[in-house]
Amino acid sequence: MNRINAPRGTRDIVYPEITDWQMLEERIREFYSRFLYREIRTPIFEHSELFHRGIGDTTEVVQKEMYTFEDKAGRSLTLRPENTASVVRAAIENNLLDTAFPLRFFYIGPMFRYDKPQKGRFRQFHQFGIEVFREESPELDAEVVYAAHAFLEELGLHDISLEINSVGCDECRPAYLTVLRQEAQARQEELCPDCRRKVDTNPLRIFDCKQPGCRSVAVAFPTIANHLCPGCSDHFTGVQAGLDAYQVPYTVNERMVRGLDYYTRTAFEITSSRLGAQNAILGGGRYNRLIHDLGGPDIPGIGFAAGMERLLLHLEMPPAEKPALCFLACQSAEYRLHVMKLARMLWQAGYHAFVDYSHANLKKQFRRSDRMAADFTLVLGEEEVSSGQLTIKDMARQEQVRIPQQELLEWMNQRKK
RNA sequence: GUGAGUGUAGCUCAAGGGUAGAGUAUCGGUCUGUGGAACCGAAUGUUGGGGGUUCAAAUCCCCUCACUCACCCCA
Repeated sequence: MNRINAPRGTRDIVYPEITDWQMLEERIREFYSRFLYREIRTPIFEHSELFHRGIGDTTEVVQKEMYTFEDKAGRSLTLRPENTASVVRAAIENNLLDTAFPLRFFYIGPMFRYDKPQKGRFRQFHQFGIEVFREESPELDAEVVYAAHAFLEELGLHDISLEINSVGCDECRPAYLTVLRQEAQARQEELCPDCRRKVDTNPLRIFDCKQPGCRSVAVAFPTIANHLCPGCSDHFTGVQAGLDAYQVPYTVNERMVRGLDYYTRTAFEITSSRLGAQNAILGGGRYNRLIHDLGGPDIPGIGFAAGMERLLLHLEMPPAEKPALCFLACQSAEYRLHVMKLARMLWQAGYHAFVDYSHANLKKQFRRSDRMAADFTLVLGEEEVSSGQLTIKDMARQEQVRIPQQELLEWMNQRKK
C-alpha cells in the first residue's frame, strides 16, 4: 500500500518538540492573565463572509489564500486565516460587549492560509494573540505593544526589533492616498510591473517592494506622517509617550504597511533578524471600525497576533524538568505480578514508572532502562521475592541497594528531596 | 501563482549505464542477576511515483509528487 502523508504545508508535532509547545502555551496563559486577558476559543471555521467583511475583499489573504469550501447545505465556510474577526464576532454574538469588566481576550490556536510553504511559513500554522475592545486612549495602545514586546523579551528572544507607525483613519487616509497615488503615477516608468499595478489598487504596498529601483523611487514619496489629521497625530504622539513610560524600545517606520484592511491609527510589527525571509514574528494594530463593520456597536479595538512556529524557530526552551523515572525489571516472568504491584504503588504516589513486560534477560532489561534514561531500575528476582525485598539501582551513580518492598515509597521520597 | 535546488535503509549519506553500499540506530550473540564500551553476526530498500531510451537505468530523457529555499504575501 502506498502511504498517505500529511497535507502540504502541515506537519505533526510530536515528542519531544511537543513539550516546547506546551511550555510556550503555559507561558502565554500566565503572562497575559497578568493584564486581565481571558482566554477565548472560537471555531476553526466561520462563514466566509466574516473574513470578506472583516479583513477586506481586496487583501491578498482574502483573494488568494483562504481555504474556502461549501458544506452539505451549501453554506460557504472558510478555515480561519486569522482570529481577530472571529473574536469580534464572538464578542458581539455572546453579548460580551455590555459588561463593565475590561474587554480583554487572548487566544491560542491554528490558522490556515493557502500559501506556498517555506521557512517559517505553513498552511496550517499557529498564532497566539490578544484583543482589547472599547478603550481608545493611546496609552492603552502603548500597553498592548508593551505586552507584546515584554513577553518576547521574557522568553529570552534576542535580535528582535519593534517598529510602529500610524496608518491614519477614515478622515485623513483617503486624502493622503490621493497625494501618494499622484506622486506614484508621476514616476510610474521607474517602477517594476508589480508596483505599477499597485499604484491604483494599493499604493501603500509600493513601500514594501524589495526591488532596488522601486526602493530608491519610493524613498522620495510622501509618507503619511505629514498627512495625519489632528486626532490621529495627537494619538500617535500619545502612543509614543506611553511607550517611553513603559520603557519599550521602538523605532518609528513611516513606511510600514500592514496586510489587513481594518487597521486604523496605530500599527506595529516585531521582526527577527534570525528568521530568513519570513521575518515577521508578531504584528498588530488598532481597528476602530471593525467592530462596527461586523455588526457591533461603534467601539474601537486593538490587538496583535504572533506566529508560534516562528517564535519557536529561534527560541531555545530550557529542557523540561522531568520527574524521576523508575524502570521495573524482573529476573523472569514468574515475578511479573509482583513487579506490577510495585508499579501500582509508584503510579498512585505520582511517580513515573515503566514496566518491562518482555521476557528479556536482566542484561537486556538494564540496557533498555539505560536507553530510556531511567533514573532508577527496580529489580525483583527470586532472592527479593522470597525475602520481601527489592533491589533499586541508581543508574547515574551506579549504586544499588536492597530494601524491604514496603519501604519503596519512603525511599523514593527521600531520594527525591 | 513564479523560480531554483534536493529526493537512495528508521536517520545521515555513498555509488554518475553493468550484482544497491557505509556510518548510525534496531535486533541477536560473546554475556541466563546488572546498562553505557568493545568485538562478531542478522534484518531492513518497489533508489519518491509513472513513462521513455538501452541488451542493461539509482545513474540519461520526459511527466508527476514531495521536501527545502527564494519571489510574492505575511505570523
